[in-house]
Amino acid sequence: MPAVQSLPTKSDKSRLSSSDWELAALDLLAEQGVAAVAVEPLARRLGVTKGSFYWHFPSREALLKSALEQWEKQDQEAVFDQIEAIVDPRERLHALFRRTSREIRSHVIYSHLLKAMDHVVVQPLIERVSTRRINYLLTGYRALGMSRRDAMHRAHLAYAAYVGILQTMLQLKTMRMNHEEYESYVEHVAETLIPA
Amino acid sequence: MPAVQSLPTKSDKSRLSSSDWELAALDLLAEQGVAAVAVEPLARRLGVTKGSFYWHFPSREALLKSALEQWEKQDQEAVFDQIEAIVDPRERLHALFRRTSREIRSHVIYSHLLKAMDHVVVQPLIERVSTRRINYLLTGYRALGMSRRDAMHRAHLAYAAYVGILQTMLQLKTMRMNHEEYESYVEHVAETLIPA
DNA sequence: AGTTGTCAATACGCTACCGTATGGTTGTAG
DNA sequence: CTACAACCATACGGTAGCGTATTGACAACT
Repeated sequence: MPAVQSLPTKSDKSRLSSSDWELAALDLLAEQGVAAVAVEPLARRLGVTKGSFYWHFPSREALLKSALEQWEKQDQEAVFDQIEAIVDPRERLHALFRRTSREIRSHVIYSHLLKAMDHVVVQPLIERVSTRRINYLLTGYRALGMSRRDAMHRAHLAYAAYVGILQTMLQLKTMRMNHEEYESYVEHVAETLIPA
Repeated sequence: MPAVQSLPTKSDKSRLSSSDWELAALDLLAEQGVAAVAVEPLARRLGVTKGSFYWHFPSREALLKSALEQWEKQDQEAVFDQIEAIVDPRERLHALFRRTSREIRSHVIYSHLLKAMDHVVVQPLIERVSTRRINYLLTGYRALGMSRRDAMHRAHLAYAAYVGILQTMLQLKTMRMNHEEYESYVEHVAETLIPA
């Protein structure tokens, strides 16, 4: 009978690198959350045994850390680097809202990370990312002429809204929208959170 | 030597009811999240063994379900029933925001539930609660004269902000505020999300 | 005092995971 | 073509939890 090997997600080039493990980890993370990133399931998915894993990484946590650092880099480039060019502050904020609303995979992962904020590896990461994003928003609002205090509050609010939209949108049937509804919703959010 | 029994949270009346288990479950849930609501840890905390548990409940899931139904009831009364009396719609929304910002334990639990939305027992509950709350907001915004479309969007936004504030506020050092900062933040949120 | 119902302890088997130890395979450089 | 390093399999021991089966303790009736 033919080989029963059919599941492996990645191309079966018969030898794996630590990067392969990281990518697979991010896949699993996006699909099922932090807790699902476990050594043995991952090995099964890659068509090997954990004997392989522990050659590349000293522990599960080490993998998680590496994988998340990967994600952090990619995510950085994905949104922020692309709108730095825009000079008009209102336009830049608006572009930020819009672009953010389109990123899919990266935000699915972020959503899962938010749900695992108590985890030792996840917590400092989220702390870093949040700080960056809030500061980015803060700068934007200050550039619009808001007071330090108001800009800070608004940045926190916008960030909270972002987090909340992620959590609800991705999982609540109640909030499922079709494409055009969603577009107009994003517009509404932008108009509400960016002062006239 | 004296007895080593020192940990039990609840009063040691030497026999437990299923209600005791539910309360203890909610305590643990509030402290450490859904995953931590496990039979054996719970038994340890109550100073008994799981032999007791399986007399009261057929399974862990059954306990979770009962406990959450408890919570749902209490939560219902805690906020919504208290502001139904207010007639002016703007005042009512404002009161909703303010009251919500003061509830502690119930929201800590809700926050943990949001993080476990994929769980079979949690999901339908969150679905119910979310629907109720969004509809409540929707009604409020409609009463303020907003169009159906705008009111819907604003309700979703307000709810998302609520969810996001929970998640971030409770866990991010970045967002820790002292009391007066927090108060003024809540005011900012209300002013931003309740139209003039 | 004996019976019954309620609650609890003990002991067990099962699953899923982490991490280690050890030896086997394979690619590739000399 | 051989030697070494890189990679992987197998087998093992350990932890933590779920759920079951059986027996024990005790209180309330009768």
